[in-house]
Amino acid sequence: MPTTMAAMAVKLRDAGLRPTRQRVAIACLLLDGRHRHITAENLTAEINATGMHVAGGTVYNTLNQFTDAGLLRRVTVHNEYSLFDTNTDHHHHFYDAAHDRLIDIPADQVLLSRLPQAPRDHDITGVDVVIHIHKK
Amino acid sequence: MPTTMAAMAVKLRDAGLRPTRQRVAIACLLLDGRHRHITAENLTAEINATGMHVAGGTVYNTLNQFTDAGLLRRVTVHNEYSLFDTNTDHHHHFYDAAHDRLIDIPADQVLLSRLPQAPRDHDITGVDVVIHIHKK
DNA sequence: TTTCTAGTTTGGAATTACTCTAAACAGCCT
DNA sequence: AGGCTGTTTAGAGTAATTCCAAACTAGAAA
Repeated sequence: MPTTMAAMAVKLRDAGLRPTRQRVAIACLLLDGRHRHITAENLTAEINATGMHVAGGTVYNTLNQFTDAGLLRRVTVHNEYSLFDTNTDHHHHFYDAAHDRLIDIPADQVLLSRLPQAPRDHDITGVDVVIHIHKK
Repeated sequence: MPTTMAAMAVKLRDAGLRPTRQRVAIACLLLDGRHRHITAENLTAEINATGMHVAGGTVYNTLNQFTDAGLLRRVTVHNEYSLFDTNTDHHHHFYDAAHDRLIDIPADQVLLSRLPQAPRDHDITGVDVVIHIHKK
């Protein structure tokens, strides 16, 4: 799909990232509009499956750069490894620790009707709601 | 404070933990009713400051055991290292990533007036709200 | 098109937070 | 006191991630 690759190159450039081969390849896998949760390990496996090789460090760099550029969102539910969400819209998560499974919750299904005031001289930059669940 | 030590021994026993010297010492530092956020490193330094030595592994074990016993609460805001909250009551947190600083929010200052239904066959075991803040 | 340069990738070493292990030790019941 | 069992210890081991210096490349300029 050359069109997709070109589109991804544009998307990266718009985000202030030079569209290198590696970044375009990763963008094609992750930024195609589908909502997914990925780990560095996970992504590396997918890249390998396409026959292309990308160094481990580059995978981590790219995930971080995409996140900084707002193309991905980092989700923090545990501290074993990082999870990245290809859905950058405002939404929340269910987290099932027993199966290390993450499920999106559309923003309108959680209503925060009262929020505290941010400490003096601080702005609220984001509200993460993680609902922990467990199989009955 | 012998009374405090004895009280801590009782508290540990009630929690199903054998009150060893190390655990009582850590309990005296952490479970005195004050609300604090600590890390393993942080706690180790405090123990050393008292002149007592506790092995690194024991610090980690103890923090995990206290958490499992409900004496501490693990707070997940990033995945660099674990944070433990001596306040186990239901409440939420501000998190200032720039200074890696955590601030408690009383439960009644956050009103969740709509929650999604848990996935089939699952119960909600907890709701964590983390409000990310940044200095203006 | 070739050249140049700043930004990027690479593989491996380094770091960090944490867990595991086997041997020494200490509660606690009798 | 004796002994069983759970705990602590120091150090080795592990896993995710970052760091590093050398090789490479995208894009601008000649």
